[in-house]
Amino acid sequence: MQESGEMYLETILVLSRDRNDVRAIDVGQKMGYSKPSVSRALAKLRADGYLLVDGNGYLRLSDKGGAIAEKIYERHHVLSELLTRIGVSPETAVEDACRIEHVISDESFAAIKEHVKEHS
Amino acid sequence: MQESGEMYLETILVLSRDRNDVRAIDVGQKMGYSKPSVSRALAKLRADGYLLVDGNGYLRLSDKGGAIAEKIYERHHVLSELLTRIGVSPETAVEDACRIEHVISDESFAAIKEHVKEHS
DNA sequence: TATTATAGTTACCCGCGACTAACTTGTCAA
DNA sequence: TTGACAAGTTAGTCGCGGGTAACTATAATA
Repeated sequence: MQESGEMYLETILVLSRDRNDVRAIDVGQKMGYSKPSVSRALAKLRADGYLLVDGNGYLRLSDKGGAIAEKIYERHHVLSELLTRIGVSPETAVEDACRIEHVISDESFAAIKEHVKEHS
Repeated sequence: MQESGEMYLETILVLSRDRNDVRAIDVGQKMGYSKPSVSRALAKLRADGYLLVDGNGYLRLSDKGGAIAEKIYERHHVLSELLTRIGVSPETAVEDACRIEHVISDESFAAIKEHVKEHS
């Protein structure tokens, strides 16, 4: 799983919380990508078993796709919480969390999560 | 400046602290890259004014190249310090610092640096 | 001196992940 | 019924940053 794929899965998860039905076009709009880019990326996610697409083009995360999306989303939440807590502006905190969430190890994230929980 | 270029500059800085003379081959060995990859990357850094190469093939960072290398190296140091402090193993802390150092904003890093200083 | 090893470069290839242009398909309204 | 719009796909391009193979040039050595 590449950083790019994680970002698509996370975006689908977030969109699924607002709207009932999420399509490729919504994902592209949210991420600022063109239709063909989204089409190919989603085709790969589907081929690799992370994503299910029904006959009407509506997207649904598979179990393993959902697990990754939730994992990344939790990282996003905890990291931006940590950054804002030490004085970073909300916009910057979100932007940085969005990049760090894909590159940090499980071990470091667990330590950060614990640290944030202790000091809450 | 891409993440890749920053990594080359940082590596040259670190090598310069040990040995007197640093050549392309040393950079490749340290980073685990092939000679041609290093050759092309360094040629680009030189063309963009980040790196100086003398007649004997010895590398020296320019002012702006050195500034970037120092900046990234400081981030590396502070980030790995932070991670180890909250319980992350030294090896993982260094690996994660190595990735985060390239993607974090100036604002967030300044806040982290301040936080680490306060709690030392 | 001739040979060999080392450093660097050139040429070409690959995967990733964006892009545009153009096509298909399906739906909805004039 | 037809025309237009919206969603998705296919085909082909690009930059980035790795790779190998093969060449050049310089230096050390038999």
